Amino acid sequence: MTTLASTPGSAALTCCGLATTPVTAEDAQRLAPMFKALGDPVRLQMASMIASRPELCVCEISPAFDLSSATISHHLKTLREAGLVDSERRGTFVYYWIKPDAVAALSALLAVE
Amino acid sequence: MTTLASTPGSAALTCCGLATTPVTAEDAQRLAPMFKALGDPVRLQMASMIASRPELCVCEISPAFDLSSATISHHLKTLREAGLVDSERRGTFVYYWIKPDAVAALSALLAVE
DNA sequence: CTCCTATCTTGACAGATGTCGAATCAAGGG
DNA sequence: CCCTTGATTCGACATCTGTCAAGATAGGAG
Repeated sequence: MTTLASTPGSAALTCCGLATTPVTAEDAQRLAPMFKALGDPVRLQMASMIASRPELCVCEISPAFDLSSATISHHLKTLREAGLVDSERRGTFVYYWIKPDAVAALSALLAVE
Repeated sequence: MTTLASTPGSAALTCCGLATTPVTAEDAQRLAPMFKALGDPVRLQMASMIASRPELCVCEISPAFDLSSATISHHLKTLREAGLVDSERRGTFVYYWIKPDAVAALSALLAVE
């Protein structure tokens, strides 16, 4: 698992190591939005919460933050649009899970060999 | 090298793995600004350029971007204030280098075990 | 000292972002 | 059906961000 480029639609996420070969402008353009999504304390914590479980209901995420449900939804949408998480509605509740490929791509970029 | 917390002033940067134990609000508050700094394509490419060499002169960074020197300076300042790079003036030129501890802290957070 | 070059700082501005309240949509339970 | 609860979307607003032109600094070279 965590083999890169295994999920359709998020293939070819990987790149060089940041410290080995400099990233191209195109790679930077493609990868920066993911870092940006993690660049807010609330979203970073959300992403971490989601990543630490197979999946997580919004109803379990919300109470961890002193924010309106609108804001919670907004941040989750940002994470989703960055390609870091995905979600599905099951009955009354909506569940989010991490996309390991995306996290692995960022991890690989930062990896210090 | 790249041993964590070896540089004074940037100690205790590390945290849990994002996927193992969820980060605390405090850790998120502390680490998010670094991700944010990498969340702009220009800065991500700059950071990568700087990281791929022992150090890099601003005069070598500028020509890689179609931006005013004011904007270049601004982005470098952002990276510096995020704790990702450091700089020093030597004569006419200013040199930037990566702070491996900071990158390692982010890498550790994203590491998928 | 004076000029030139490299870099940074300031001021300004359009556009993006984080936040909320209110309205809306989705799914069940009476 | 209507009502309740979970979640998203919409509209609005203050703040932050990326960018540039112009001015300020810092070191050499002459």
